[in-house]
This record gives sequence, C-alpha cells and structure tokens, in this order.
Amino acid sequence: MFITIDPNDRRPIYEQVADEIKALIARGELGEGEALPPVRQLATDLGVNMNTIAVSYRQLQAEGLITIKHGSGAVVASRFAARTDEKELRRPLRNALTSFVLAGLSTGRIMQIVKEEMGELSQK
Amino acid sequence: MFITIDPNDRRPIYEQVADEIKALIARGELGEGEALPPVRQLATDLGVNMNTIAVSYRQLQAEGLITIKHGSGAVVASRFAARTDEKELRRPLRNALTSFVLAGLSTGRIMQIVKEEMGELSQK
Amino acid sequence: MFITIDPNDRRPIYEQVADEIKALIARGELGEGEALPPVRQLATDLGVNMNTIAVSYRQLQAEGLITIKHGSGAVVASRFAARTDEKELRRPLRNALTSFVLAGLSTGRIMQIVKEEMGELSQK
Amino acid sequence: MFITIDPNDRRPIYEQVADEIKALIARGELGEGEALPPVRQLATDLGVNMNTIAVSYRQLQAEGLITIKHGSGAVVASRFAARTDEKELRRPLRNALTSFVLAGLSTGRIMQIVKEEMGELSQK
DNA sequence: GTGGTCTAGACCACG
DNA sequence: GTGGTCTAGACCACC
Repeated sequence: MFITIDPNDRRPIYEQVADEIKALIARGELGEGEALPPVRQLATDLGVNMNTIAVSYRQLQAEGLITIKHGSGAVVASRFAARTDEKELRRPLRNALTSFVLAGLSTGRIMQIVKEEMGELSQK
Repeated sequence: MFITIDPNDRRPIYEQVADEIKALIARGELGEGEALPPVRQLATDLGVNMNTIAVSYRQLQAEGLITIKHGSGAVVASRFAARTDEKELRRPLRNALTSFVLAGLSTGRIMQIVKEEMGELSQK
Repeated sequence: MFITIDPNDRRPIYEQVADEIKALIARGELGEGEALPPVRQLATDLGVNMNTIAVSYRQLQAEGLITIKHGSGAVVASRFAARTDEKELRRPLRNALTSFVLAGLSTGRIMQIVKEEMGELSQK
Repeated sequence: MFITIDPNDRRPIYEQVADEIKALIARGELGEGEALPPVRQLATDLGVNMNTIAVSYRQLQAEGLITIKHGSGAVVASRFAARTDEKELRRPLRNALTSFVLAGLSTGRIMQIVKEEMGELSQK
C-alpha cells in the first residue's frame, strides 16, 4: 500500500491521505473487508501527527467507506458505498472541467484526458 | 449575471464566487472585454462583505482571467488565458472521477455525465 | 512623439504616461525647452480622461522635469534635472534586480539585460 | 531577520513586506525550507494588522516562493522559483534606470551602482 | 463613482 | 499555536 503526501500540495494533509485511500479503494487495491494500516503506523510512515491520520479515517468512516472498530483497527466497508449525492459530485467535476477549458484545451483533448484518468481508476 | 453562494459549501465564499465567475467566462456568458459587476454591488447582492468579493477579483486577476482598472472596474481579460499547468489540473479531475466510481456509478454513466457537463461549458 | 498605454499594465494610467514621457526625455527625443503636447490633445489621442493626463504633467512638474505655464502649455525644463535622491532611486533598482535573481537568471545574463536597457536609454 | 517598513513609501505595506522577504530569499538569508516568522508575530513586530502580513504571505505563495502549511507555518519553497516572465521583469528595470539617467548620473556611475546592488544580492 | 488598503476583532481549520 | 476566513467600517487613489 503506497500512500504519499505532497508538501507542496495546498490541500490539508488529512484530505490528501483520505483521497489517496479513496483512490486505492476505487481501484480495488484495497478490497472489501481488507484492513487499513493502523493509524499509528501510517502516521509514522508518513512522518505526520497521529491525529491527522485519525481525522482522515474518521472522514472515510463518515462517508461510509470504512468501518472503524475500537481496538481492532479499520477495514474497508464496501466499495461503491460512498454516501454521496450525484448532484453534489458534479460540482467538483464541473470545476475541474472548467479549469481545462480556461486553460485553452480543446474539448477533444479534455475528453482524452478524462478517458486516461478513468482508465487508471479501473485497473483492477 | 447569476451568481449564487451556498453556505453549506465548505469552500470559502471568495472561492465559490471566483469559481462561478470562471464558469461564466468559460461558457462565454461573460465575453472578453465585458465588465464584471462592481465589487460593492456584487457584495450587496450576495449579502457578503465587500472585501470578500475583492479577494475573489484579486484571485481572478492573479490567474490572468480579468484585468482590474483602478477607477473603472474589472473586465474579462481573455477567455482561455488561465495561467495554469495541465499536470496541476489533473488532480482535481482525478478526485472528482474517483468520487463517482466510489458512488458506484458505471464507467459508461460517468462518461455520460462528463459529456453533459462539457456540453454546458461550450454552449456559447 | 509616440506614447502608448497598456490596459493590461496594472500601473495607473497617469503613471504609465509620466513614465513614458520620462523615457522620451531621458533618451533626448524630447529636448530641453521643447513643448509637450497639450493635455487635451494627448488625452484624446490616448482615449483617456483629460484629468488623468493633467495628473501626469503635474507629477512631472513636481519632479522638476517640466514647467507648466498657465495658458502656454508645458515644456521640458531640463534633462538631468530630476529632483531625486540617489538613495531613493536605488530601491526600485534593487527590487527589479531581485526579481531577476528570483527568476533564476544568472548574474551574467542580468548584467547583459541591464546593458541592453541602458543602450536604449542613450540612443540620442 | 530584519524587516522594516517605511510609512513614507507610497507602496502598500503588504507589498513592502513581500519585497523585503523576496530580497532576503534572493540573498540567501532565508534558505530553502527555512521557516518564516508567524504571521501574528511579524505583524506585532512591525506594528501592523495581522491581515496585512497575511496578504504578503499569500502573495509570496502565489508567486511560488513560499509554501504555507495551514497549522504549521510558512517555509521558503525554493529560491529561483518565481513564476515570472522575463519580458514582464524588464519594465521595472527600465523605469529604474530611466530615473538614474534623469537624475543626471553618467552611464558609468549607473553601471557601478548596478554592480553594487547585484553584489549584495549574491552575498550568500 | 470605481477599486485599494488597512484596522480590530471574531471564529474556524489544521497539526 | 499555527494560518484562513469573514465582517464592519474607515480612508485613500484613480478616472
């Protein structure tokens, strides 16, 4: 399980970690029922505060992606179980696409990039 | 010119406003050379402080999308002139797509949504 | 006499105009005793407000570069007569050089650029 | 770390502060990875409002010179990483040199001053 | 009339 | 304890 954080990324660390774990789950690299690394270990590996990782896990739990059992760690609840509303999901997508348009990329090029990114999300 | 802000949105107001204006520019609803509403007026309309809107405008100027002339308002500089790097643009796209996958949507459905959103960005 | 203003330049118009006139005087294209164009005409040519040009002229007069005679226009007072203090002049120079350093240009390249710019200032 | 602001300087305080920090970075007195003083502390030291310094820091971040980590302060990102365009840099240089010419300084004297200033920018 | 800057002070987010 | 955001209100600069 490879998770990396980028200090130059302006998103908070807990969000970077949560996003990376989401990607692992989406790709199937972390399957249903599989255990996530202990908070303490992941924190040490990444060189960040334990509380920061705890926040990431809590967020993933709130979205229904993992279950945290006191004393026995966190496990992936179920792929495709994110508690989100399609309408709410569209806004970040729209913003991302807007940036591409404003950067001057053609619709064709943008669709190509979307396909590339989708491809990486379905590898497994 | 319709701009709305959502108090439940976790993003800061100034960013919501900037994003909405970017979308208007991308869609061509705000064309090159066209004037943006005065800072104070938009602030009053949205019920927020003048400074908040000023921050939005300053950010849009820093990205090269508008030019602010001290005594005479802000105008759209040039569509497709955002100072951004394709690589930096991909991360938000990837995150947005990941959310759809985790919500259980099929690749086909996701591509359909992307096409819908792209369609709205090229209306004009 | 060619003066141009750049709407994308974030400096106030009156300052752009004053700076351009200073450059003309420094280069000798506007010699001592020579008349500046009437405020009204320059304003029309540039498509700006008359008051804006008046401010430029007033600033040039304050610096001792021109004399404004009520009713008979403005004339170049004397080249090399700017009322300025060497120490005060260094700050903008230092800032300009700092920007080059931070942009990663080598000392050699920077000195070359300085020589190029100096060359253009002594054409006449 | 010595930063001073000059109330007689026409530039806004936040810009003076940003320029001084840029100079410190260019000179190497603030090296890569080194921490900047906390916003509140610098504000108190200079006797200005916290927000004013926050604006300086935000500008430096936008130029890529520092990275701000939400709960843990601001650090120098990388010397020589300013996101700027050589052409845009020349105008301030040209204006600075013009002022020297108009003050009656000889080309030789001006080049000497440039060398002096460049020397101070490469001390470390 | 426009936008720019600055202040004092409050409350929130992050680590 | 760090920075981020927002407000209300003042005063200045520009056109």
